[in-house]
Amino acid sequence: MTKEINSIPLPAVRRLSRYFTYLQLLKDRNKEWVYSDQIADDFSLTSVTVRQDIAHLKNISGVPNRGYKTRELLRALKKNFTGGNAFKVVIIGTGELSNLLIKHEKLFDNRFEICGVFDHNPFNIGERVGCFDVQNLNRIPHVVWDKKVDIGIVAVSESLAQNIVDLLVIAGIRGILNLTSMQVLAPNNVAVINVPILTGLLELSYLIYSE
Amino acid sequence: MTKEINSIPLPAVRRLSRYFTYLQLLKDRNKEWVYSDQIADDFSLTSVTVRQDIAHLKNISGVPNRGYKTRELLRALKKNFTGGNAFKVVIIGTGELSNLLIKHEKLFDNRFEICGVFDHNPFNIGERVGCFDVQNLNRIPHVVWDKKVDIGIVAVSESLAQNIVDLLVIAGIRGILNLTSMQVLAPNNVAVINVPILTGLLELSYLIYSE
DNA sequence: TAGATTGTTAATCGATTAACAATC
DNA sequence: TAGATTGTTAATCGATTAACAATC
Repeated sequence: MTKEINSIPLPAVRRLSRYFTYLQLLKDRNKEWVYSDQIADDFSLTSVTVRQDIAHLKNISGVPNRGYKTRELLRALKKNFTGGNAFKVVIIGTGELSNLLIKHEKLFDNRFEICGVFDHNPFNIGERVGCFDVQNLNRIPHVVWDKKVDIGIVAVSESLAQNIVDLLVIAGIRGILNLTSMQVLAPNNVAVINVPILTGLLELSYLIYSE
Repeated sequence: MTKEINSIPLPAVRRLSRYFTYLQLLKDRNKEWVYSDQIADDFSLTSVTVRQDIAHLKNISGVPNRGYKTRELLRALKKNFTGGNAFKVVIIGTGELSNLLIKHEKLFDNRFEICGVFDHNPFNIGERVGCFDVQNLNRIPHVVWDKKVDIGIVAVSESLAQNIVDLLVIAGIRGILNLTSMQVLAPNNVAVINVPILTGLLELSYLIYSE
């Protein structure tokens, strides 16, 4: 299987992902057009960076002197980032984070569909979280295979994170969203995005302290 | 007031923050020494990057052929990032995220102390979250001033995020940890770290889709 | 048409990596 | 001492920015 090189550089992917929520807000406020200049202002970027980011997307172009159509930019982002599919997702862990995710299931225009919730703790197995019955970790391979799950979201404690990732990798997952503050390793053919929520506090304290 | 330039570049600050949890795990497993090479492996970096990152810290140096003392690296990170103080924090929002934060209060060796929880919804005011009584937003200035609060954590819905930031800025906060997926703006003298948890899913779907 | 914004190529800037000296 | 790793300076690489042409 040949692995195509990602055409969009990661920093641009990050920014483009963030434009999504922003554009949805603009759309909800009935803003039909938006300038690269305004996006830049709101994200503390330059308008060139924004236009370059958008230039990475296929099937979208702006109109000189008018900007970009909010609705079209959103459509292009969705199309370029998900191909129009809804990715199948499983959540590992039953703490506050998994509740958050389940409550936000409809986010990103239903681009993600939760297919199961799993937990390490035998005490939680069978419990109900949202509209899901919490399953044993050993059910992961079956569910991932059976429902063709794409993404595993790791929302467990730091010390378990790598074990869960190993499980997901063996089960044949394509991507992992790691919400713990612990770095995890996966083979090259499995994409990993780390979102270490709590280390943001440390970054911030440095910025404040070094001022 | 003169604003000193941050001496450590932001990418290095990010990585160093992530080393923290990792090093704590090593310490808990009684690993006394660690090579830059091993850190690099575990974070998918090069050992030179790791050594350069560490070189930014004051009062720490490695020993050729032995590596860095885990305990000393941790101590140096704490000292360089927080100056040894515990930063005072308020949390705005009473959803799953604020629960998560309250439960992790002891994280980072008590470097952060929660001083209050606030909410927009009148229905939640007076409710108990962890060991805190939820207060009205209009109490923010008083609490920030009275307890000399450094950091505000924004854990509300996307559409409220900017309003809350404005409130915190007026109250005289020094830094903001924005946990919503919406970009927020603050004046230059207020540090902002954005941790858009859910947009991680979009980044990931691009990586998978573009493969 | 004039003005303003998009799109793109070239230049700059900064972060990462390579090379190598220092050292335990 | 020899070997291995740290620490640092110089080179490279990639992302951002500047300049400007294209266009509505």
